Amino acid sequence: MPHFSDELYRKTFHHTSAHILAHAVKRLYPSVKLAIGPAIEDGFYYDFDHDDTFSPEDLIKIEDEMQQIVKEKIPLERFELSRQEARALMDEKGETYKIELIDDLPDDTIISFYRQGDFVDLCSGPHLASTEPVKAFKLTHTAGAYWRGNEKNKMLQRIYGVSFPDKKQLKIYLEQLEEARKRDHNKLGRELGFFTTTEYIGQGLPIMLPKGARVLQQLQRFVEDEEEKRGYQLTKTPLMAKSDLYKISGHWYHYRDGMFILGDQEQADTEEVLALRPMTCPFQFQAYLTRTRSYRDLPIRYAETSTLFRNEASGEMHGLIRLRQFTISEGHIICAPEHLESEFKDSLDLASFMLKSIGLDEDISYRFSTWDPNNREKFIGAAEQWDLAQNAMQGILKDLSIPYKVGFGEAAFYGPKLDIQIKNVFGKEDTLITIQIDFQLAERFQMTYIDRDGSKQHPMIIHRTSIGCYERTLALLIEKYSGALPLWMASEHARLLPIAERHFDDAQKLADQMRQAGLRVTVDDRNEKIGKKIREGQMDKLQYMFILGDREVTENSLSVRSRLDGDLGSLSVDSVVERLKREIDEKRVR
RNA sequence: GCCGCUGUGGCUCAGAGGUAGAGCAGCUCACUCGUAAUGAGCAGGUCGUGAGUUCGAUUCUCACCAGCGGCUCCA
Repeated sequence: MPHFSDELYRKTFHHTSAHILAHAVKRLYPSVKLAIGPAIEDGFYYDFDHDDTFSPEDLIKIEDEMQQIVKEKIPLERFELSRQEARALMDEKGETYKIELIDDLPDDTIISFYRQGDFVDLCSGPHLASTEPVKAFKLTHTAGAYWRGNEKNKMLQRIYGVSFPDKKQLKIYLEQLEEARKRDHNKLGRELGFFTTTEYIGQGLPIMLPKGARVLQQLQRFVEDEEEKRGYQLTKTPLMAKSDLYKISGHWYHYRDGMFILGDQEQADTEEVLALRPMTCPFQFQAYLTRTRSYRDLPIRYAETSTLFRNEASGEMHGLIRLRQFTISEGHIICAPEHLESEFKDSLDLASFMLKSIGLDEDISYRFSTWDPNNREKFIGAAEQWDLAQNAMQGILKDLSIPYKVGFGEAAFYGPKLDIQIKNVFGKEDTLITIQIDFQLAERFQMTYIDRDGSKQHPMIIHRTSIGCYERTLALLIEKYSGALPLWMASEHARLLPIAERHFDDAQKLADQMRQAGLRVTVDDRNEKIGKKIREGQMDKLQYMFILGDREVTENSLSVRSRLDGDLGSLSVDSVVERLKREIDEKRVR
């Protein structure tokens, strides 16, 4: 008997669960048309074309029907049909979406179906032998989904579910989901006062509150200092530019939907208008173009903590993950072909160093995003240039033995990308870092350098980020550490908790002293019991709390409570300062 | 943008076709306290915004705004 921990078995299990879902829906709502219903990471979904909407009550009814189908222990039988027979069968059942799928199958495909009782579905399989093992499941939520993921097509109704061989595993899963909800940066980050949003400012435009802003400042300082050490030059470029600039770069034609164009939209094509920048590249290219460059000048590494604006669709914004305004650790390396490999590797090394320093180096994966030669609208440049860029990148990845999956057609419009992907607390994947090779834009901007032989050459460009987008990185940090960020980046290193009013002055003096030593220390001088101050400090996710009462004042000491190490007892003020400073300087993450 | 759900004082949430409650937070007072919530009192909301239905709506309808889950896209 295969085990649920086996990926293929699990997938099969989930896939059969999807069929059980569809079977139940067809029993309850015979007029519903079936679209697709695959297994996904933790479960399955099925897309239906249904005239009414599935309400939460409907989901309960469907679950009950699914229970019944499992109880009936219906066997699943595979059978194959010719294309014509398959079409006829689906036509008879009115399954128009299935017919479309059949018509799109390549000629040599074996067209298979699975029958479970009175339910038949086009499916390549494999499936469980019977509905019986699907003992525990839950329909978790519904969502709209376009047929074939294309917004021009009809929107279908998707039902998501999870399933397990027994109730205990389902219970554990649901509990884990509950735990994940508590870490959700969008909830926790607001609760803890990292950021907020207001309807008067708008979607995707967060206000970083003092706590969040301080963290971002620490990260930014760290990034900028490290980049300076690694030979980057800083630029500070405008947040907007004339449309002319974007016409040269190609953004005007390939990224326009994502741009905020100022002024009269109607006249934007004929009049000169300004647009907020969605990327920094063309701006830093202008910096390069200020003088004639020699091969001796290369590589030039420009870095900038760069605020960008992208007009995301209104339904797309999410917490600090997807924003309309965000700040990225941007950079462009303008180099000669012989530098490409080492500069790319250095960029990757810098990104890896950053992720390690903030503790996000685990749970990452690599994606090599290529162009799609059949979608020329989306990309600029000649096929040979793409091949050149992609081969270069692929060679480097192979050289570094970096395992990657391919994101076909997901390149930037000007070049292939290496994306470092990370999963959030709910297992959803997002891009944290991207490093891109660009053989196109230098030519468009007529960027050149004088080579050894006196000839003019176009440089190559690496677009890269070192720590990604600050807001998104913060979101992942909040989730990773449940809001208790590593000391070096925390907005509040420690809080002094005086026991009674007579200790307030001493606490303030001590806090001043510690601030002079470079620690971010506050004092809780409310007239509250020490138990309450500790409780609130704990809920604020403080790494350190210092308790100050008669004993400590006499001894010039502090009672230290560490979030990670517990009660450390009474320590001298000097040794406490020493301890925290060391932890900060070492940028300890845990 | 599209589909679905949601929107009550700073936060978490009750509530009902006849113009609203609780806990926490806040403020005041008392207590001056030793490792996860001291007690009492006070104050705070035109129930997201606008329009419609109705004798009357915060409760019903519609639109808009915002939040959540997805689709598509992406840092």
